[in-house]
Amino acid sequence: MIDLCKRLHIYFLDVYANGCIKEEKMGVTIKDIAKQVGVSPSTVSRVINGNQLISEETRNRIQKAMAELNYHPNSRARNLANGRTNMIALAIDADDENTFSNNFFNRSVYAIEKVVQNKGYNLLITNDMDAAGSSISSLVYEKRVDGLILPSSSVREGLLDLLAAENCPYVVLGEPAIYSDLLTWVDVDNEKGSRMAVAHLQQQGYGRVVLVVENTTTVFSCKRRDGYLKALEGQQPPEVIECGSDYSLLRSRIPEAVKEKGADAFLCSNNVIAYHVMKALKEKKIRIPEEVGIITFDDHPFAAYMDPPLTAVDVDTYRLGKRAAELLIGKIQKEITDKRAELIDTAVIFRESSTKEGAI
Amino acid sequence: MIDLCKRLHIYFLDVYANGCIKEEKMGVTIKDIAKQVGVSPSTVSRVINGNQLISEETRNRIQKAMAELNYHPNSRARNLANGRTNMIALAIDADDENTFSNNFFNRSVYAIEKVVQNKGYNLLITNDMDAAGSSISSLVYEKRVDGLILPSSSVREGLLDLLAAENCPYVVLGEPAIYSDLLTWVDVDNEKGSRMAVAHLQQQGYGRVVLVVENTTTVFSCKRRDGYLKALEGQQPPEVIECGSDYSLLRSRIPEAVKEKGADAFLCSNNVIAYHVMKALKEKKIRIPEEVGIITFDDHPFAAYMDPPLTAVDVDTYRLGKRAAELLIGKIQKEITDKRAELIDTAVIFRESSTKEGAI
DNA sequence: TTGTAAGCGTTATCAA
DNA sequence: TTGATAACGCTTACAA
Repeated sequence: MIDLCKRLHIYFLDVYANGCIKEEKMGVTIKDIAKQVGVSPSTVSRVINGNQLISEETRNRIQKAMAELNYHPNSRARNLANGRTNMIALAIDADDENTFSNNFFNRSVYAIEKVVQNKGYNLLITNDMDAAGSSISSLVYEKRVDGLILPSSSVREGLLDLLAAENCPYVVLGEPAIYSDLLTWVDVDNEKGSRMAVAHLQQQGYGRVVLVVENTTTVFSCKRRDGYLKALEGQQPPEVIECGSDYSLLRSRIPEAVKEKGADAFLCSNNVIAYHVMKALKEKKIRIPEEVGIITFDDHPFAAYMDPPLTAVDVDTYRLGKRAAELLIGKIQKEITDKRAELIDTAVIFRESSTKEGAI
Repeated sequence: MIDLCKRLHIYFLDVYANGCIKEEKMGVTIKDIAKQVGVSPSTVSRVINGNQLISEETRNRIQKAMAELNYHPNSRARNLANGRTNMIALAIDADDENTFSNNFFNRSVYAIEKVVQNKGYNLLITNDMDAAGSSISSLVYEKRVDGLILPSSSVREGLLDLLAAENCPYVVLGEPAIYSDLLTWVDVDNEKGSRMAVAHLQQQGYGRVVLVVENTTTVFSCKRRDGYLKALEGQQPPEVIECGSDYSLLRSRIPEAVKEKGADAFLCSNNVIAYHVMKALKEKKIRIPEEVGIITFDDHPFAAYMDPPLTAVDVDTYRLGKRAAELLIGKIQKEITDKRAELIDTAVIFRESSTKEGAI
């Protein structure tokens, strides 16, 4: 104990080149525990790592000493010694604060953090846009992480080569536009979501469903369109409105679709589109849901607060994040060695905007 | 080079006690660079760390070799050697996925990540609720992080003692309920926000402003109430409605306030409260904003999509996160040694719900 | 079941 | 301006 106390002073070292100062109170180390108990450091290490080849008695004495001296293994030393970090990184592709705060991000991250923590890992978050991809590569090159969760937008040849060369496990969140048959990824079942939405509207008695999407250039919007087309096969001619990103042309195109094409229901690709569709209809005094029904992708927290409350295709982003994390950890621990592609189920959350007949 | 090539095979080691497998391709190390250039490892280390005591020529040769061999310093070894991790942790107190996805979180995290990355750190996110505080303490005990950003809800005596004992710098996000005069924290200026809101409503011609809050037990809601009271001093008797968390009683209390107390404006503590206030008024055919004005705290992405669009007190959560990160890094690098308390400015975002006279 | 000793890849002290 | 060398605190093959 005297030996230990001697070490409990604070000492200062020089200022680093980068302006940092190193000032660290000496902590209790594995040697202190070993000395205290009268065993060797390797024996202590064995109990830290749950090695079974140890006598019950020694283990108990060591554990008692660790608790008494408030010993905690130094992760920096462990990382170096065993070539791991117990850290996984989630890369985000947010070019502004709003992209960062989309719904997908929130619930998925919550799930990812939970899984990861449960399995003894920590979660690092990096914005891929900040540094044009270099943030991811330096994490890998410098061996700061054991694995990666990447947004599909980060999937590019250069990065994949790097990850392969560095032997870094990863999982893609969202079906990537390229190499999608070679990689492990998890995505929402957008196609099925569209089919469920159309089925729901038809079941409610709407006969002519129009799809409203921003564009059909991304993988997920194509899948949504495909599902829509498939659901309509042999029932009604499809009608897709691509509104671009400013939504202002919905003001005319939505009422037009109702009057000229007999549309009586809209499947909207996101909540803001749904809002603009609703607004355009209200302006023309077209009643929702009596005359026209609306359903939207994504159950945004505010869908329930729209007037009328919006029926939504709920994409289970919690599940999405959970599976991504589980697959990644499976790969890190070599329990999963093949590629995997998983689609997460959707569900319809039924609210007033699509209640043609009677109350919900 | 031959020496280097020899190392480029993959070799397997045993399965670890915890089920992990160690399989690592030997990377290029500082020794390889040293050998290649014909200098000692310490010289290479000096150029890595930007040490100036090095001849221009040697530096160039070393940098060239590092680029050629695609060398990247191993962070695990650096962390051990210099007692740092270049990692800062952000603790969240989310007990469900919804708390996790509040607005505050999103924009603040975006800002924190940006600052941190800029200063050469990485951001770790941990949910304090998952493990009842133990996630934070193990991060600190095991020396995984150089500093912490804590939610005010995590401020408790035990944790503060630990942080002091371990000499771990931290900044609190949100004014803590205890020790607020001893700690470094950053918060939105809630009191000023209320004052601005009242001033705005009065300026618009509303004469009798009512405050609607969930409760007055948290620091931030007290500040909002204090600001409200202060703004009203000598002008009108204050009227505070505490609605609890299910909001259903607003349905009767809001119209009551209008009819019996002559209320003609409501300052709501969040968007959902504002929604319920609006709904209660609409039910009684009380017109917004002609008869009654509404303003809410927090410019939630959907405030603009309410009917009518909601005027909001914008709390600059981007700034909040930015300052928290900057203060923390200042502390880590010993540029800041005293305690600090900072309030972030608010602003009113003017929309229809408070436009008593004329258009916006 | 335990101990010895080498190694993980850097950084830092001290001497040259 | 550079090089030897000893840390940093842990893990693990190998020997006992």
